[in-house]
Amino acid sequence: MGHHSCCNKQKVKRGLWSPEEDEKLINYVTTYGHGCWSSVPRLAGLQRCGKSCRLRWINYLRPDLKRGTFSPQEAALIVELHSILGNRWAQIAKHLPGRTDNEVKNFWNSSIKKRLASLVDVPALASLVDVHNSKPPEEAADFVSLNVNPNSFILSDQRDQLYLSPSASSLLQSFSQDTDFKPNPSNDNVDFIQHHFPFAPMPPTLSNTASFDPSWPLMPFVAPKHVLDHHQDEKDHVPNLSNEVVQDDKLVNPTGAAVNPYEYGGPLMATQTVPKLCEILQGNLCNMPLTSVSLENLDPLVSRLSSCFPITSGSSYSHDMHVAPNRMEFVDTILTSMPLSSSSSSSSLSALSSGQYITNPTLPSSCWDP
DNA sequence: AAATTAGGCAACCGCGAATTC
DNA sequence: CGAATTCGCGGTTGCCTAATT
Repeated sequence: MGHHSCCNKQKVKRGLWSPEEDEKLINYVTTYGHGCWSSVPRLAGLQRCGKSCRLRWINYLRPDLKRGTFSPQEAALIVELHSILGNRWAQIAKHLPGRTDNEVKNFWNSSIKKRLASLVDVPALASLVDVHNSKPPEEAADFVSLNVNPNSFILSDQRDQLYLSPSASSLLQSFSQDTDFKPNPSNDNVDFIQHHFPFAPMPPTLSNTASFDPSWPLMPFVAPKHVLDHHQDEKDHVPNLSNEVVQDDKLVNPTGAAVNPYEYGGPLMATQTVPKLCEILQGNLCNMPLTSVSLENLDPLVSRLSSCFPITSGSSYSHDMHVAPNRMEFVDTILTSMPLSSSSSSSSLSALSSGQYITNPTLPSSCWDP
């Protein structure tokens, strides 16, 4: 294995950097800029290869690095971005001011991945099914990449809103409860919510563009049978639900019978809405269990949302009132509202074009048993 | 107290893309 | 246009330290 061309000519030091070396590099780059990295070590008086200098500067010596523990909000954001972008750490890091790709990658591999693993119901994962498209598991598996957060659920026709996936919300909860994560005194939960999410929580969306995730227990609205009866066509998987919905804690198939979404291979005729980030944070603010199976625990939030946006027959909600056109823009909205944020991501929108279809039932199937 | 294991993280490696010659 | 060089990225390694045995 050859070394980089700039490293071949002379003996170069490797391994950890000494404070003296750091000082030389800092002095040189802050004075002259790095220019061509391959010439930096010679000009800065360092026995390193240019590549090593570049890495040291980018990952450690740059003055605009934040360093320190990741906040729960950053962690949740990383999970959400990872669900969209996969292992494109550099792209993810661009959305986290002061964080490097290496830092984000290390954080993911050492911390987030384990937390997610503990949150994921492995048997349910094994039966991944793209319920929205009624793909058989083996076909649905085409949409699943190990490099992608398996808890994400993005539907091609439902990218007009950003929702925090169940895993991300669980993770946010997990980090929030972790005493190692000390909230920024100027940025505690209440301030954070009020500052970044001044708009009211959204009600569940009752149109055919609603997010659809059978693993999400928060808003289990199921179409009444007479609505389902109008959608016998198997291709019409997500009926254009009228606002005549009933609350229930079960999914039903076209015959009206309760189904286990982890086993059901046919077209699901009910939708559930996934709360958006602001809703989840609102829930967090209220100390609500975010992914609890028990509907009793969730009722207060449901009624809270319902009181804000009464779900009445004939009413509908405009997406335009509250949300950015798609997930990445919403992420950017969050970021640009964050203090010290200077991110921009016009190019990130293209990441959505690949369309990742993934579902991850994170709940034990027992909660769906009739 | 010593040895072993695990976790976190800085740094390295190799490859592909972009740029320069 | 093609070769050489440089840059940037993701995957991986290996060191250091803390926790555990």
